[in-house]
Amino acid sequence: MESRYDPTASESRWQEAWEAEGHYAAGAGARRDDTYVICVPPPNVTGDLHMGHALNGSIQDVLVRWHRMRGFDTLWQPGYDHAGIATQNVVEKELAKEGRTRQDIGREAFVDLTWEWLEKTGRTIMGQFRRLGCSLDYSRERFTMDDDYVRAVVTFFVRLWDRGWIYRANRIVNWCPFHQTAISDLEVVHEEMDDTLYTIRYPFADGDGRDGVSVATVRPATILADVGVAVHPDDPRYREAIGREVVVPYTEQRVPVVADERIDREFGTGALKVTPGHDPLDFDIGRDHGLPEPVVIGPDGCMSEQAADLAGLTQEEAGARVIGWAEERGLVEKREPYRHSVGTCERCHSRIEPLISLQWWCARTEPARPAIAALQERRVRYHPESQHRFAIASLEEAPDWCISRQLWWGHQLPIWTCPDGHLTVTVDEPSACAECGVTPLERESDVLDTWFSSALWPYATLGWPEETPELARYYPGDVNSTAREIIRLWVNRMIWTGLEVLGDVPFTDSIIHSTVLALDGRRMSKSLGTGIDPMEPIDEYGADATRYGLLKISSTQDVRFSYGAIEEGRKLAIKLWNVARLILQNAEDVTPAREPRDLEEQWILARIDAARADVEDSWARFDFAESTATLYHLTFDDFCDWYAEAIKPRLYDRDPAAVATALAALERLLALLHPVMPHVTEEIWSHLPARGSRLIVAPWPDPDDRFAADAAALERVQEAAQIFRRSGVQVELGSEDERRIFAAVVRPERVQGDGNRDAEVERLRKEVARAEGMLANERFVANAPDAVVAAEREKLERYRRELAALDG
RNA sequence: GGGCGAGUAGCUCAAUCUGGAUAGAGCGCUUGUCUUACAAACAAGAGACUGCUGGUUCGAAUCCAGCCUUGCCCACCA
Repeated sequence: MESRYDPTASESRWQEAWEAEGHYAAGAGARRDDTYVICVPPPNVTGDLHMGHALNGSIQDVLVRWHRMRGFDTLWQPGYDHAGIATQNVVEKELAKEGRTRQDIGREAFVDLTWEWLEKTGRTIMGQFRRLGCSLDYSRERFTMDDDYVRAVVTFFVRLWDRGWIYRANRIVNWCPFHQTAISDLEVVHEEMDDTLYTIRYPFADGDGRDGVSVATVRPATILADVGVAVHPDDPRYREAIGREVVVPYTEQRVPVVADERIDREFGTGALKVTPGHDPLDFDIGRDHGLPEPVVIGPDGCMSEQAADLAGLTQEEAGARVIGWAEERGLVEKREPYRHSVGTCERCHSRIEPLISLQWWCARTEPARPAIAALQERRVRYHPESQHRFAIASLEEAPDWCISRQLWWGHQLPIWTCPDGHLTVTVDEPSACAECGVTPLERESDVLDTWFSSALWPYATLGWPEETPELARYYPGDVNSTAREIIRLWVNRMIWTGLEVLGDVPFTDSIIHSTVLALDGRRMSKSLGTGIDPMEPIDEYGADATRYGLLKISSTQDVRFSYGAIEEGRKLAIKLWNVARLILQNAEDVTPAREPRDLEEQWILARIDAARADVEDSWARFDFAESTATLYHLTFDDFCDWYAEAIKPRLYDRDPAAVATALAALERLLALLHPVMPHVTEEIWSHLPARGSRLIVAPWPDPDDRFAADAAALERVQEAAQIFRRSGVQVELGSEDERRIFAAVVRPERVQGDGNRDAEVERLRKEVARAEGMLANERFVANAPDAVVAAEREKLERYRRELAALDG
């Protein structure tokens, strides 16, 4: 073994070996019939690994490696999402560099170009997952645009259609004027923006022009589509106005004043101009009051033909005209700077235009019902529990889902229209209209929301709708792990579609992992410049250290990235390497001889077994931070600082008994650490004598309570060591074992204690007094649990004993 | 505006659900030690009104109430 551990070379060597030897493949090394299945959340095909992926990859890999070692038939499914709007956005930007648009080259060429682009620059993340040591079954990589995946999506769509859950409706949607498509509420991000809030008077139609209802607006251009003014029914200011008509500025249309309880009396003037075509609230109010729904803004965000003489202007220009017109007539009462949050497209950050358009929708109430039941009955459990409640609430409140997008990159809707307007919805392209037999048919040009196809991920990757052996074996799966923000977009949808299609939930546990924040506590984001590329720490500290560090800090909802945690991981890897060298250097040519017998040998085996139980318990609860602490202290404190020091003299003597136990203990230690730090443990494993197999498929240690160690005896030695080091006084030890360990670890002949006996005596006297005080408190003795009182008594005795040794 | 977190040593975090033992680690700091695995180490040490104010209790970092600070997610206040 090299004297220094070099993670970089070692890690890539093992990553290649594991994959080449087939250990990542589903079922590799399975020693039992149970399956254990996790699907990686398919990352965007154009994306790079970010810190959230790295944490999530670490979490999933711990679970997968652990179960593989336990003998499960393990499948960790990799793959990519075609990410409709995100990918199209990237390719359109590339085109824009050449001064071209997608319209210039046409749909077919654009889709071809996108495939080419992905060929060149896409699909990088799986390589980065490999570099993190993630044991995904890369041979099974799937893509949501694979032919058979497309077939699954279309089949699912037809199924929902047959269920009557898909329909077309003219409704207000979020419209991105850059991408020229509808997007869902969940794809809209709100950003603070500065605007001007105008207060404008709408005069009564039957008045003298001085009297009217004043409204506030930040978008004066939408005045052209005003069809009414709404006030709260109980607002005394407007009691007289309800039912009268007012005149809309510029258009000079007479529109009614209506009463609606959704109006916030506190805001602005307490009166709302109703623009159903361009505002979601106004849309609802308009429908309920039977108002018309004119649309004056076009798909490009500029004024449309319906804006009459303002057609073709930008909204700013049109707004200025309208304000100018109103100003000349003395209708503008106020203009004030106004900062508010505005919806923008999450991809291009264009200001979202709410507008009415004809879109395809998926009903939500009916499909969600079985999923809500499954969550309430805890057939699926979100972790942590707070997210479980959130997930249920989200399903209960979900509005219908706008599934159509006016994009080119994606799954085209399997809907064909005949010249008579009949719709044919089938999986395979129909030759003629199903209703009247007429041709030609025209296929719906819209594509599906990206998340429509991601919702099928757990079973479409297994070959559904075909009844494949994989589907039968690996569905339902076990665990899903992902970020908080896609609970509604993705996780909930997998649950309800799984129940719909296969009658069973796709997994039983849904982990919502921490959000990794930047060092300053803000969100990691490219635009803020706060992002840290996980490949940096992987290259600098190693994948094992990075995995360890991310898991260590993953305990709370939001967590700051920390180089310190990763350095701790590096230290642990180095420590393991060195202690393995100590043992192996002295193990050559030694034939292991007997069962562990001595105190320190039984003690370390008992400690390792206790850590095994703790780690299993932590992982069963998906508490990965806790497990890193257990493993760190087992390695440093117990294994290295006590056990290894205690057996050193006999290792130097090449005592076959000591060597045998040391090797056995080291093997168990490596096995426990392998899921967290796979590379360094496999590297050391490869140096162990008589090791045919790989650690990655070695059996996870069974419970081992054969050696009930006298833990109290070891603790006596540890106390004696501390007293000696502080005071220079040797406390008398009872057994030969205790004296031997003390001599080996402390080496009193070489190390002089600090000799501060007085300070030590003082400290012990204070402890004695404190313990005596507590035990003298009758109410404490009466009320506290017996174990607490007993522990206090024990402590008091120990302090008195130690005090006697020092004083004596 | 709604939901969910966080506030403990100079820094990053444990312990809080289920009240109890000297509030633990790592980094940093001080002191000593190159000891045939490791100075990327070992040993000893300093360092904490556990955000604030009350309450419950023999006992509160932990439970209750209120307040302050801060983060994330969600949201149609024109």
